[in-house]
This record gives sequence, structure tokens and C-alpha cells, in this order.
Amino acid sequence: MYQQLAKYITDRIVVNDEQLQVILSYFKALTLKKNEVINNLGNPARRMYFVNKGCLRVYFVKEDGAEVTRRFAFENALSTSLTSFISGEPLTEITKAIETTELVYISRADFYYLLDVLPCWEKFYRNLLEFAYVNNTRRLQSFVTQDATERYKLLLKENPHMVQRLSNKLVANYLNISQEALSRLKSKI
Amino acid sequence: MYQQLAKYITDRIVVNDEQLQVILSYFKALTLKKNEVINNLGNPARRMYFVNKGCLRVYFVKEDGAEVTRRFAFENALSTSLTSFISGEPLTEITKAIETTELVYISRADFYYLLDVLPCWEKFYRNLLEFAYVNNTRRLQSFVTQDATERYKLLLKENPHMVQRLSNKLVANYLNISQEALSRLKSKI
DNA sequence: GAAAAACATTGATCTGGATCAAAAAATCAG
DNA sequence: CTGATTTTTTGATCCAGATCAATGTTTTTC
Repeated sequence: MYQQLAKYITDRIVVNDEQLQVILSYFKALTLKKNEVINNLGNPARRMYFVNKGCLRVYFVKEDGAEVTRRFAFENALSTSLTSFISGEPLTEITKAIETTELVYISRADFYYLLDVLPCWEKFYRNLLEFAYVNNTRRLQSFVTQDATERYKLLLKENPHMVQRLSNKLVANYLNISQEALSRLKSKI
Repeated sequence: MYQQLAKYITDRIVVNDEQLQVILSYFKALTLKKNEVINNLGNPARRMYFVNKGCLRVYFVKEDGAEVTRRFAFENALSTSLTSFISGEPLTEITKAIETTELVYISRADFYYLLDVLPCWEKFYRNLLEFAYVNNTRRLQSFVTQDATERYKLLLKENPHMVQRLSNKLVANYLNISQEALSRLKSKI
């Protein structure tokens, strides 16, 4: 159950076995059914999740109720509503399992406790923040500098597995275009 | 010269006077003329800047040469091309002074050296990354969930000083709309 | 302080992608 | 396996905001 997470951590920071066991001991298992939601707008993010199997979808909800996908978390990815996890303020993005999903999670309190007691966890968190920032910026850059076709081509190039694994509807939503628009632009490439 | 930076640091982390002097000793002064550029696409980011007076504009350049503003850094703000600063890869955003601007800066090498030797600097960097991430995410959310008028109203509410201080052209560019579109939507509010 | 340059406004037209609608294809539940 | 739901495709129409153009206004420069 902890094997994938252990590899994830040791791939990113230098950590001895004792420290690793301490870290892992704070993670608990959770299985979600398809379409199950794990947080609610208005509450703060209380956990950070690691995906062993399955896939999470994180999305914003517009005022009119429309959803815009912010990110997917596939196997061996960490996921939380990081802005809320950081600030403690209510979250503005919903996380839902798009298929049956096996997770392990750590509570926000335990996460911050580890930051205080394990210097290597501070390094881990630094790494996590750096990657989250870089990914976020790439996505922002793509939205403000590229049209729908360019965004799709970039996705095909950088994350082909996403296009293979997800329905057109979800891919379109990730690109922030309608599924009709995606269908049309695919037929033109 | 270091007064504003010293306050910026002590407002964010717990640091004794000796540590503070060590940190400040790595910063050097630099004054930019209006429209002077401080980095070039293709090079990695080698410095982090702190604005004492003036204003920096950080922008992406599209394939067709059009510019899209990513961020402004006014007085008492840190600024770098953080994705490049983190990864060491060539930067994808240009930083230009939009007026005569007085800066102090630290080199990337010295910044990382401080991370190794001063635990409080690691905390400082964590804080910096967290805020950068949160701001980035807010901006991404605004772009994917709001139309031009809503983005403008949000800017007016959250950063009225930006609307006051900057030309319509720059405000429009920050909102990723044409200056004509901004002029029209303002007349309708 | 006058000429030049940059910026702001307003009008006309264009366009990428949204929305609405309906049919075809795929997936799911019992 | 079969009917029901969901997804995908294609067509018709619409709209927010872009672009082009012209004029007025402010700022810069010498």
C-alpha cells in the first residue's frame, strides 16, 4: 500500500529508512467510487492525497455552475487543493474521482507537524511547491498565449497519455473549450 | 538601500540581526532606466530582484511577437522568472522596467547557497513559493472562469492601485484583452 | 512650447469558439 | 443481451472580443 508513495518520496529527497517509516506512518488508505467527491466548496482543504490507482479530477466551478478542469492526478501523483492547504482558507476547487480510485492521504495537521520535525520533509515540500508552481505557470502561459488548436497540440505532445486515457469531453474541458470545438479541431489536424 | 528589503524579510520570517546582515550582504544595487530589459529569452534566470522604487513588468512573448503581461512588481516586491530560477532552464518571460526603477538583487547561486546554510532562508523561500503559487492560481482561475468585464472588476476590487497607476494599455494587456476592448467595457460599467 | 510620439476613444467589420439541435456511436445497468 | 444513458460528431447560428481605421488626447522630447 505504501510502496508507490515510498518510491515517490525517495525519488525526490534524501531520506533514511527510519525517517521514511515515520513519514509513511501518517498516511491512511481511502478508496473512492467513481464520481465520488472528496471535498466541498466552503471548507478548507484538510488532506493531501496520493493516488495509488485510478484518477482524480480537480475543477473550478463557475458562477453559472459550469466546471473547468484545473488538473488531473493519475497514478503516483500527489493532489490537494494547494491554495487552501497553504492558506487554510475555504477551497475554490472540487476534487472528484473519475474512476474507482485508491488513495493514501495525510492530514494537513500531520503534514505541517512533519515540516516542523523533519528537515527532509521541508525539502520535500519545497520540491512539491516548485513543481506545482512550474506546472501552474506552464498552464497559465498556454491559456494566455495559445488558441484552442495550439493548446491541444501541446497537450498531445507533452501528455499524450491524457488524451488516450480520458474522454473527449474531459480533454475538451481541460483545454477550456467545448467538446464540439475539440471534435472539430481534431478533424482538421 | 537595504531598509525596505530588511523589513520585507523580517515581516515574513523570524531572523536575528546577524542572520539578517548575512542575507543583506548578498544583495547588490541596480538602477534601470525606463524600458530597460533585464533578461533575455534563451538564457536562464540568474538573479532575483527586489524593487525599492519603480515598477517591473514581466511578460510572455507569443510566436507572432505579441506580448502578454504575466505580472507587475511594484515597490517592495520580489521578482524573478521563477520557473527558470527553479529549473535552471531558459526563461520564457521577459522582465522590463516600465519606469526608472531602483532594485537590489541576489544571484541565483548566492540564493541557493543561503538555502543550504541558513534554515530561516529555507522558510523564506517556502513563503515565497507559497505566495507565488497562490497568486498564480488566482490568476489562472480568473482567466478560465471569468470574461473580460469580470476580470476587470476583480482587478478593480483586489488591486485598485494597479488600475490607477498603469496606463489603460498595460491594464488591458494584463487582462489579456485589447486596449479597445478595455476602453469599451469601462464605458459600460 | 512646438513637433513628434504614444495613448485613448469610437465605429465598422471579422472570427474563434460558444451554444443549440439532432443524429450516430459507444458505454453502462440490469 | 437489450434498452437506457452518455458521448461524439456534424450543422446552423450567435456573440465576445479581435482587428482595422480614423480621430482626439496626452505625454515625451528637444
